[in-house]
Amino acid sequence: MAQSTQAPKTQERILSRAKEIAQVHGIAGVSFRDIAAHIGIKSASVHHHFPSKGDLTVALVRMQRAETESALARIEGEADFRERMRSFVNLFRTHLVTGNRFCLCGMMGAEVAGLPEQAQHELADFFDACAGWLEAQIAAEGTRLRWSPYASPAQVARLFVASLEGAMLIARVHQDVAHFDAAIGVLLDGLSQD
Amino acid sequence: MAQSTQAPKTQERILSRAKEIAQVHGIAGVSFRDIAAHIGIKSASVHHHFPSKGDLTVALVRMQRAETESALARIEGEADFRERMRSFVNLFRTHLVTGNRFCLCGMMGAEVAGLPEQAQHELADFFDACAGWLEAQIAAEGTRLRWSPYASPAQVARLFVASLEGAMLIARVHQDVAHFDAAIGVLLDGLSQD
DNA sequence: GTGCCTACCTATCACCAGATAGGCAAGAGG
DNA sequence: CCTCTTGCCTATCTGGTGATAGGTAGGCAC
Repeated sequence: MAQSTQAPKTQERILSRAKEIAQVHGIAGVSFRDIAAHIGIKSASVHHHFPSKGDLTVALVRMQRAETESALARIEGEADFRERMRSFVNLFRTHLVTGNRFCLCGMMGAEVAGLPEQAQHELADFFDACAGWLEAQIAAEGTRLRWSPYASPAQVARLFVASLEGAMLIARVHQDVAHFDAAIGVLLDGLSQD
Repeated sequence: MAQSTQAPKTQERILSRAKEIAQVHGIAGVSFRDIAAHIGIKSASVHHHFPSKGDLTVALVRMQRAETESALARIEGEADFRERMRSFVNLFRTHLVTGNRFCLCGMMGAEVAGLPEQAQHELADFFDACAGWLEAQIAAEGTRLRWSPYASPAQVARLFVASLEGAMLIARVHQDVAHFDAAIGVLLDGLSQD
């Protein structure tokens, strides 16, 4: 039971620090030495928990996926459709207003060419999960949305997720959430009922 | 006049290689040695043209901005609005179908935290230029577009640019342009006249 | 010819990255 | 008591990075 007292704490702290750096500087900007120094151990000890950087990378995406999926499940409990949409958007918006970070998966998406194959797959799953969840929410609204006559729920969901990532990226360049809100606001309005 | 025969060619080849790598692996993935080896000179000679990596980075954004602005000016000559929109989209789509690359500025946007300040400004200008151009095109269509009652040309333009970047990012993860086309197709349809 | 500029070279720094080998202390379970 | 595992350590390796100093060859201007 020693494992469940101290050991996991270290793993979590490693992942937490790695995520923080990755959201700002990318996976390439994450270093074992920085992580080690930040949590008070040595870089060799980080290798003990995550033998290679690839392992750390995969663990990072997995963690993000798990977090997001549980968040989506929680949001699904909210009654009002527009409220759910707003909560969904806030899942991403939060990163911007907390140290001008990027979505972890968005950042790793940019770096995708250098990632381990498994991380690439998990990353694709992440975006599919987001779009899939969104599609289900939209589909449940039937034909009441402004988009309904023109595009399928699946299409709108994909556009939505893409817009979120792109709007975050651009808002980060401008260091101004207003750019994010302006772009996504249009989308949210478009999802309103006529 | 020796300058205009050989010298600029080398600079262009440096920038060309740097851009190619940056679009796939990011600025962090660009190395002076790789550039040098690829064009058949030594890394110290690359430093001769671009003293520091920051200089190279800034030059890269500047080049991209210039290219894009001249492309936009060219597209502006096309008569049909929807054709112009399609050409605009193709400006970005091209990167995907040519080696699954990302938009240079999109990639640098992800890495923005580590860029020289000047590069950050130029990057912001790039996105402003794209959105500004698009806004003008949309505004010129008056109230004939499906969006017109619901959002201003400026808002739609920002959403459009954000969607392009995000859709490229996600399509790259899936290694499938169809993801890009699906998302952006909705947007293009939305810009059609009722 | 002399001086200067440009483009490139060789040779080398200092630094930081990921990764590995081997050891040490603590706790668990036989 | 003994052994095995876990978590962390020290010490070190290899390789790649940006960057610099100083040299050389060619062309152009005076």
